Amino acid sequence: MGIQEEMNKSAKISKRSLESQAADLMREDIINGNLTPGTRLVETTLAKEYGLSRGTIRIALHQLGSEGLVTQVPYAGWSVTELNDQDLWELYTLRATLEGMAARLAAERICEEGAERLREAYQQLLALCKLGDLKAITRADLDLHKLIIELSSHSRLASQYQLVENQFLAYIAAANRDFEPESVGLSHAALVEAICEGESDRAEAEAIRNITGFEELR
Amino acid sequence: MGIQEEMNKSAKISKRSLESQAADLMREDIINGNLTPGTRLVETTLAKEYGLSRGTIRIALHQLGSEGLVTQVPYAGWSVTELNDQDLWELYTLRATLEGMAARLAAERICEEGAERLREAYQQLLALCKLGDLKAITRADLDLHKLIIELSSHSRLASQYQLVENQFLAYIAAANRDFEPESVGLSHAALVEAICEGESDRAEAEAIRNITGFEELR
DNA sequence: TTTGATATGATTGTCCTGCAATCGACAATG
DNA sequence: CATTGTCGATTGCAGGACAATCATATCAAA
Repeated sequence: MGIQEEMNKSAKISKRSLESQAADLMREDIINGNLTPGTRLVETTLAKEYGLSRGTIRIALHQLGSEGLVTQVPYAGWSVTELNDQDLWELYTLRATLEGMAARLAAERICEEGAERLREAYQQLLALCKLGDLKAITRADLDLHKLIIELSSHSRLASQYQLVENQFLAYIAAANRDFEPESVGLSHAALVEAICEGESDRAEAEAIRNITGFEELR
Repeated sequence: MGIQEEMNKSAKISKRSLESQAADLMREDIINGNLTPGTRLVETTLAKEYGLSRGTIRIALHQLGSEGLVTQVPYAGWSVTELNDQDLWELYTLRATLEGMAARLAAERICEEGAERLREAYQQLLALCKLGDLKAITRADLDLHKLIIELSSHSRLASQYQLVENQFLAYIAAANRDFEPESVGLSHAALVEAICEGESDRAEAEAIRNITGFEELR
């Protein structure tokens, strides 16, 4: 029918509920730009599409709503959230602050293994920058940032960051407004070094500079 | 039966859905300590209590789940979230960062009216501190902090801060672990002044100091 | 005693049907 | 033209039904 076919041969038994799986699928569609901001989402239509009941879809939509990806107007319907300039500014600033905090924490509790992983991720990014594949660069950049978040060992910070990033990605995908095209690799050098050497103040400052540096809104 | 009695004679016609109203009621119960961490929440029982259908309650529970106030284990049930030391540390650090960001933004865009409101809230807090009513002091303290958030004009920051605060309040109420009992008033003086004078760096630093200052975890 | 298998009850997961409430658009009316 | 009423679409919400899963108790076997 719709979802439940993959029994996940790989040991990891899929215990996810259909509700959250449906939310996952829709989230992907929004982030990838298959569903662009403003698109209306009708519960009954989605239910038929995914082969699920309306109640299940409803829960999934509420979930996405709490993540800021879809918007609900009472009795009228759901739609993919549209962002205005204020929203963009909020996402930028919030992301900068969160990433700064993550960099500080990561620097405070950096260990040898963490530093190794961080340097490796950075080298990977640097290598891809030379090749010029924009999609790959973007992914490697995101990986590097997410690794910093992981190294901060702060689950709430991680999930909050993920939320901001998702809203951001949905906007990027829809606006076809590609990431920073140039010199993303070099600008991260100082950040990685600061974290690896445990200099928390510098790490925080560098993280913030890296994000707010390339676009001035408002 | 359960909720919908108040027709809100004061012009403001209640447009909230029963789903979110139910979430509001439960949230209040958790924050006030009527529902302590670990308490099990059964959908059918709640439905009967509030006079609502199970589906409605389900949506409300998922909402509270996304706010971190209740926890769900699949097929087993819901319960009021219990926080461990790591969680407490996460909440403290996240709150400090968010409040620092808010103080910075507030200082950057402070206006005469905002400064007036801020000074007034601070004077109110100071006055209550002399009287010694702990509950009133706590409320005034929360009001002051929330005013700073409001002055930052950052809706996402505001809602994120609210989430952290709610989890925090739920813990406080349950643990009966009262807020900072002493000198809360004086410690905020520098913060208020920095914001009113537009000194964003100092405002951010003071805000962080005020939060992390009174308890060292981990 | 310990382990493992089985039965059982509680609770959620998911589906269904049905209807009321509300919104948006458009026609009718003055 | 402005107002009002109607109508279709969609969500809001209720209630019932059953499967899936978990937690626990129970019993059998080693």
